[in-house]
Amino acid sequence: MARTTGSHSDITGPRIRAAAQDLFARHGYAAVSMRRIAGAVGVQAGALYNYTRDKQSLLFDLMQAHMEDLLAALDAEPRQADPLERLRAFTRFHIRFHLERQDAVFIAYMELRNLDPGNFETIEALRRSYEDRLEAILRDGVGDGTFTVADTKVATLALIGMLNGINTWYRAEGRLTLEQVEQIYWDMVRRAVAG
Amino acid sequence: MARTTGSHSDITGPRIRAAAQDLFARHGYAAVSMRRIAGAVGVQAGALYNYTRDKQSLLFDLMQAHMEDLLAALDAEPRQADPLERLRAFTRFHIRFHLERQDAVFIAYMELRNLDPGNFETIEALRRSYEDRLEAILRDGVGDGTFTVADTKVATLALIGMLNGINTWYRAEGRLTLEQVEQIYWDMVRRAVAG
DNA sequence: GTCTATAACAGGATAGAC
DNA sequence: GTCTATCCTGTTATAGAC
Repeated sequence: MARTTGSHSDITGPRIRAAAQDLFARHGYAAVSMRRIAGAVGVQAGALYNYTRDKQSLLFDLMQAHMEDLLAALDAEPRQADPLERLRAFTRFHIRFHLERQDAVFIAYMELRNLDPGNFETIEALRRSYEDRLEAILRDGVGDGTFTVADTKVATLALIGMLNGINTWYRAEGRLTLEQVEQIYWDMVRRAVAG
Repeated sequence: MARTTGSHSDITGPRIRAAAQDLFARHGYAAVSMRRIAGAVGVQAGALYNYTRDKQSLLFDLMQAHMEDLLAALDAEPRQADPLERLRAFTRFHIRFHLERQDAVFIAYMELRNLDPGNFETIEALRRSYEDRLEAILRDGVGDGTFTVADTKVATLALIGMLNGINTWYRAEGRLTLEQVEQIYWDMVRRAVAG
């Protein structure tokens, strides 16, 4: 739909971010031009610069917002004491959150190398912060004998790698329901670190 | 070192592929120009077209060669009968092969979306073929009671995801030796599918 | 806030000389 | 087989009109 001149500051900004997220996820940051993003929104390329300083900021803002959403949502989960229950809750949370935001997750991983160095450091710090949440669960569980793992840092990365893989193959219309996937992965996570 | 006019067909081809692999892995296919690849090799951009039809073929040939190497190397491994030993051998093979080829592995995963549709199908078929090798091990082990997994296809993808994650963090000069990493991951793989 | 127009430059690929 | 030169297209970002 063609757009004519007018004022839409309150909706154009979000639409630009949504279009950029969709296009970056599908084709990659470097392969998507500002003109193409503008076209998807229905404005001319020059108008984008009312909302973002440049293309790099557009990418960084998407990634930062995603990582901050992730940490905020995790911290908003109910607290529990038992390490096994905390691990179960983390597993379930991770799967759901990531499957609900496939585009943002994909970008946050694939486009790290297209971030300017300072921006890269910011995103990496947020990622480490998320990993630390899981490692704390494992460490507590090792302390009370719930878990047996040789190295909590490596186990953390192994579990996150396993869970992240779901995003590469799961489709809502596929053979398995979300609940079935959660159950299968929880079984494997639990056994992988079992005491 | 500057190059002058001359004939070097037997070494320039491999050098182009090596430079492209390095640059694609570091910056991404879309972000690397033919001029930059040529610069890394020490020739002018036009000379590249004596060795590759176009940029897309350069990417595809790298990915296809990597996947075919992977399958050939796996099939060259000693055969064993016991499912647990076969899974152990697969785990060890996967870790070693992938850590020895970090650039090729990274490209084979990250640049799938930059392949033309026909090329994409070819690479995907090779990838599925590799996954099928692991699934066959799990299925045999479920059959004789060695393993207990609810869904061999999902378990295959979960294990490969877990193992692939190593490439994102392992560094030869880091805290752990390759042998230690292999041991830790084998422990987790074994327990995750234990009967 | 969006438009049109444009500056300034980089991209893939090819032609023809050597 | 490699070079230089070039075609043609596309890129980010900005300027000024409305």
